[in-house]
Amino acid sequence: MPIQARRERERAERARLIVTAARELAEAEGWDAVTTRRLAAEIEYSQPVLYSHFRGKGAIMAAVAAQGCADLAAELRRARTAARGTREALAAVARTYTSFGRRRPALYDAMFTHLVDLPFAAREAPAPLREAFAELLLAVEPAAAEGDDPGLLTETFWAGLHGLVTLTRGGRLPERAHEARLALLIGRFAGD
Amino acid sequence: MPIQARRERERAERARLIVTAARELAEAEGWDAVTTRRLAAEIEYSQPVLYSHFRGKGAIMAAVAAQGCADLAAELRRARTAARGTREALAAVARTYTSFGRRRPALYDAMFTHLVDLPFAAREAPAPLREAFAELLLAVEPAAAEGDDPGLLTETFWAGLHGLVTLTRGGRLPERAHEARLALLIGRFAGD
DNA sequence: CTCTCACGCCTAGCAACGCTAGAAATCGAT
DNA sequence: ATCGATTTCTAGCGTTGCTAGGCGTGAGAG
Repeated sequence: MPIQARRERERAERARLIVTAARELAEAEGWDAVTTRRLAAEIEYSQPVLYSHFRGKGAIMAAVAAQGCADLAAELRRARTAARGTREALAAVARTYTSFGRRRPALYDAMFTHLVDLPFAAREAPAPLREAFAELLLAVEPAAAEGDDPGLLTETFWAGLHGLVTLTRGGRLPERAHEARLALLIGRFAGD
Repeated sequence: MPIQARRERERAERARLIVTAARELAEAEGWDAVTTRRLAAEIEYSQPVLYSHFRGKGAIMAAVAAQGCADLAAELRRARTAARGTREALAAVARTYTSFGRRRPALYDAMFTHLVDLPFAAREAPAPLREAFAELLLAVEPAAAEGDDPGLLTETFWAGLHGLVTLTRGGRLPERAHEARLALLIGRFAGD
């Protein structure tokens, strides 16, 4: 039955279409503009079609978030492997991370602030997310002191980056001195 | 005209009633449960009354956030003044901050994640917010190195705390090792 | 080639949301 | 007691996420 295979292929294609439409719409006009009606119009289908692919709007955002994690992981990897020394790699990764968060705010929000539908801290976290974290770890680990747990240290460093991104973009911290704050954070984690 | 004075007093009282009702409802059931209808029922008035006091739901959340900042500032002050040395004060303030964020998540969200109606980074930031930041600054400043800008250092430390709070509560970081991560962060900012 | 049946899609609608207009009621002043 | 203004409520608008039920299309059997 090759015909059913074609159907499934078309379905998968349409699911991808939904996710990319949601991402593009969110990045262009913010998540508030991503309504089920608007999204349905964008993909040129009716609303209920969305629900035959995803449980609801939250699930669509989760899919977008997963894709975003893959993007972030790729960017981090590129930055890390292009850097020379330990401290340079840490700085490059940190700069790339905050740049990502400020360059693509809607995507970042879906990944790290809005959503809860994705199992993050658990073992069964989605692969792209684990990859992104692994990239951070690879950059932080060489800079760790003797007694420090690299995993915990990475999580703490991540928290610092995340805090800088969200507080700055939410208007809690002035954009101006972002670079200075970032340098300060890197300095505190570079292990002298 | 003492009668007009009484009216204004009653109005102010009702405004306070609205804010505390919103805060309590949010802390009990989350901000999703805080609808204008529900809130109106809670204060035993009709919906439009809310709009005679506040521009909209966002303004109510802003008022709750301002009150939350005052609460946080008070807690931080207590923790800081009760501590002995420089490092102890920093640790006490940090512990109090994350405790606040995890103990009162709805309030914390209104203050630092959801809202944008409040001018934060600007000069005309609300007084309670400036007080809370000032408390952080008083704890961080003594631990600063020679060349570091205390203000920027405090903002960076704040970002670390904020990241720990939000990532942990959003399920991105496991609750388990929170204390260890916090200790790690404090250690990186205690200036040895 | 035709009939049948099942699957997939769309139209229509539900409850709830934030917010607002205009009627109704209340209360002080004359 | 009546007027006038202020306050409050009823009712409703447009939009949201989501769902039920009918309709059309197209694959498979004879």
